Amino acid sequence: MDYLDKLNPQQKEAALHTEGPLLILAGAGSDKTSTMTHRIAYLIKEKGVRPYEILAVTFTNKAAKEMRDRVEALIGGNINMWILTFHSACLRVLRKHAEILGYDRDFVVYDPTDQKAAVKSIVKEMDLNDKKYTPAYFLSIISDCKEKQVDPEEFLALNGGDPKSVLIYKVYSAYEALLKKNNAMDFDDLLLNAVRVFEQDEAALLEYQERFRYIMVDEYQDTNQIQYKFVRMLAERHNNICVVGDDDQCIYQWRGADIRNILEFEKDFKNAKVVKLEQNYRSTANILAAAHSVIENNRDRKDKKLWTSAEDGSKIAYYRADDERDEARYVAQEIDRMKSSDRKYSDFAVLYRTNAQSRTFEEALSRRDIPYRVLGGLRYYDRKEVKDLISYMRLVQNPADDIALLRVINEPKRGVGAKTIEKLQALAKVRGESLLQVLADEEVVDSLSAKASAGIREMVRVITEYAAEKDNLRVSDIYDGLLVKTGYLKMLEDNNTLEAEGRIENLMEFKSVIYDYEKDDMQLSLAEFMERIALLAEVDNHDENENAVVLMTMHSAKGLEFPFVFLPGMEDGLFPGWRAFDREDGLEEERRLCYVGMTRAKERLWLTSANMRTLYGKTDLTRESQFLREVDKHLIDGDAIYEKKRDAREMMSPDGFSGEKPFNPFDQLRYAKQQTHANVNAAAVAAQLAEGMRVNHPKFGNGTVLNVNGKIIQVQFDDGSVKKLAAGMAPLSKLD
DNA sequence: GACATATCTAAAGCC
DNA sequence: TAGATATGTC
Repeated sequence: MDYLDKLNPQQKEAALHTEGPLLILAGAGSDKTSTMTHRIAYLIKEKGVRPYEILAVTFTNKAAKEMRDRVEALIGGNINMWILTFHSACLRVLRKHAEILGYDRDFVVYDPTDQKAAVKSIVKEMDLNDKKYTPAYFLSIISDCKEKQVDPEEFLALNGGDPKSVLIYKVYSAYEALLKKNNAMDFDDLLLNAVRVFEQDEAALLEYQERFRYIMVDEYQDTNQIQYKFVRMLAERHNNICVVGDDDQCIYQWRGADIRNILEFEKDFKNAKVVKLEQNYRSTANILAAAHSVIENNRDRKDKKLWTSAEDGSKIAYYRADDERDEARYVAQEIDRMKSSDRKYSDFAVLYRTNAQSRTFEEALSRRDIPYRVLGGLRYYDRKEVKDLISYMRLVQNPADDIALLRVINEPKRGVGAKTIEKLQALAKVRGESLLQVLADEEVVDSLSAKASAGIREMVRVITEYAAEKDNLRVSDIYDGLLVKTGYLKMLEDNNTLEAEGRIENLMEFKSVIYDYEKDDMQLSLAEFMERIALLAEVDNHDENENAVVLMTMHSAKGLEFPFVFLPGMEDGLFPGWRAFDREDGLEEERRLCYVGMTRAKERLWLTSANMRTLYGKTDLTRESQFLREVDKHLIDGDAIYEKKRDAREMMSPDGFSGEKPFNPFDQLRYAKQQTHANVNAAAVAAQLAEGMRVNHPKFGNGTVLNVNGKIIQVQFDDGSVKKLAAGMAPLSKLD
């Protein structure tokens, strides 16, 4: 048992407590992964538990892989154990049991792009061209419902029969029908349907309940309702459930994470033991203290305080820049200054609040020839050409996939436009067939234009040919064949632009990805390959060995650590963002994000802000972030700069707005949000305007307010037009 | 049906 | 400001 000696007493206590519910409150940098992996090793080595009987779920592939690697290192050799993400665990269940839900065994997984395309086609068919209702709008509601296990009918019942909910109901149920028809599930479905299987098939549930004698859940603070239910159902029989998390690092509530899951674990699971891991092995004492001085402003926290035996270290650096370019310049300069022979560029990270901030840093870094890497933004697999080829492969695997077909039917150009597609869809609907089936009908193809019919015929031939042979061919062969025979490669080659060249390169890179997979698994089937890439994510792409400064959002940095960390944009309105005030405890979530950002740093931490910032084409004076003001002043180095810039700041009113209370309703909303730090109803802003008032709109010109009804302001403009404008959004200003 | 031009809108993103 | 999408023109 000497491998356990590396653990501190609390970690050891957690690792040795195997029976019954266990909550491990693992503060930032407390080396929870060691604790978990040792616990697994202990179960296997000392308690005689078979790896097969243990389930460990994580949120990211990366976390799952790391855990597996470390367990295998402790045990020695490969282990047959479910260390999986929530989604892949559910996928495994569904591959075996999806039939009872009426799904085909080889259903496909739709990613957000496919979801959008699906909703778009529904919206189009329903003839909804109200701009208010975008596919994204419906999808966020649908996703919300699925996380709470609310089906379309329940949604309707819950929301009454107002026209809006009826509309959402219609789209939601059409979306569900479409997925089912295409034999597809979206990410939310994976969880939802796994739970459904458990609910509807007692034998299936029992099979997994019996099997998984021990269950572990990582990042428990980020679980949502349906994930909670999944875990809870599985744990019911043996009740040996161990969850690890940190309520201070819950930063995904906006995406459905339910912080109550961790706060109320002890209520949910009777006789739960709680172990707190409070020793931090990552950061210097100063960094830890600074992070703590911020997070302690949150209410509703589990009581814990991190400590470290590390030295104080340097103070936190603070720089108030003139503008965002000066800010980026400073960061690049500091990286140059700190970079020495024993430091790699990959020791530095710039963690910002929004992806839009990355550009100025990219510019500043390349000016100094500092290598960098931007994470986030477009996923590799989201690039158009890669997605197109994936769509072809999906069609080969699942000919019923209309969404995939629609994506590539005119890529390369086959002379098939919107009108033709409409016709085909209508026909498919009448016949109850998939689009590909319709296109296989000679009569239908003949009725198309000469160009279209030739192109379509060839496309259908290629796809069906590969579909028939898919089990005899290697994935890379299928890929190569599709690339050439669909004419896709030729299209790019003929294009002869730099852009097309880049796309061809990406497609070659994708091929080497396929080769890599085949190297690991000689028997890799198309279905397996599609499955693996469907569940990949961008952070999984982060390569710690690449010698480059890392640029990413604070969100994606969770779970990572760097010797040197920069947190730019410490300004009210940017961080915390204005939207933080839309939600009840939005500000607290932002503060947790700040805490996550600060605790990524091992040795040194820089905070910066800009006195003036251009966002969305508008330049504004800024005010330092309230989080900055919350940091213990004596932990901050940089007073000189702080003092120097103070004059400029004091030219403004203390709330960040120069002059009087603003008249522009949008600024009033921001102003009010600042004043109260509470959720301010846009109606309150509208109330500032009254009937008869003269107003100006930058686009529509001057006009007179006709009436104010809740959040809607009706204005008659001087050109005679009458427009309804939403308070808080309309750039109206009052005229004297 | 393809391409050019106008218009709109704006966080975070795990799987 | 910039990108994505809607609309208009040939």
